[in-house]
Amino acid sequence: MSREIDVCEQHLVHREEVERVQQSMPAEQTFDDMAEVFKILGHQTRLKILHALSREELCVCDLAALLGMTDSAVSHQLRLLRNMRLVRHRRHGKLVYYALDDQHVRQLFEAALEHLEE
Amino acid sequence: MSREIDVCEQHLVHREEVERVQQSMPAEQTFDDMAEVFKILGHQTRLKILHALSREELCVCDLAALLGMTDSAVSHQLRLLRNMRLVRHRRHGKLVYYALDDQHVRQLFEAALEHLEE
DNA sequence: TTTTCAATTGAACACCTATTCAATCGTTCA
DNA sequence: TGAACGATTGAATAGGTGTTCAATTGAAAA
Repeated sequence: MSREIDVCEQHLVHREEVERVQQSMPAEQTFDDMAEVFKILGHQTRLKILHALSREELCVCDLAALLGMTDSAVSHQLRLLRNMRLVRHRRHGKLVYYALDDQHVRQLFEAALEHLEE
Repeated sequence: MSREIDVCEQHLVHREEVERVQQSMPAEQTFDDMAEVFKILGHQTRLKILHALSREELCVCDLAALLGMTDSAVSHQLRLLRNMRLVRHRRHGKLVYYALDDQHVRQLFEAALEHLEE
């Protein structure tokens, strides 16, 4: 909870600027949460899953076939995406269908692509 | 919703949907590049650096003092951010000043924050 | 019931990554 | 010059992560 960053102990050149920045810094928890989201997006497999699910609702074995991976590997990744509330799932018989659960994912995709096109 | 008519050829239930998705999939390289960007953003230290630099142009020791880290650790992270062209740097005497080099970073920040606020 | 199939889970292993530490580089100033 | 200082780099280590494999669960068919 403590947001106290000890500036005094260390050498620093621009005291005024650093203190100004320090006061504008969001809480530690905010950075943690943001980092978690980006960490989840920072992997090819999960990006492919998210892209696929942005097109079609698919079951686990479909995704596995699409990505050329085992069901297990895909399922492990889907769990991470579920925990982050990026995808939702529903069971229908033996199959479990996954779908995108967040419209912000598309924004994040687009912003990342725009950055790459420079 | 998707129909479950198609017979499993190998290990795939919805052939039609999967093929449709498959044709919409960007190149492998695109996913690699996007994952790299998100990977870079998926760490507290780098997010803090980017936030700080979105406020002020700062030198390495300022950032180190702000974050309570060694110059070396910060410098290592700045190199990653430089490679991704997320920050730029200029030398002025003994000091090296870093600044944000991409307006899309702010978009990515905001999209991530919006996702968290749900 | 038992069998079958899709999906999930846990453990293990290999790979990757962030920080530390020591050495070095580049610039300024005595 | 060379001493001082900010910054960078490389190697090493500790901690984290993704996939595999085997075992298990849940649902439907035999």
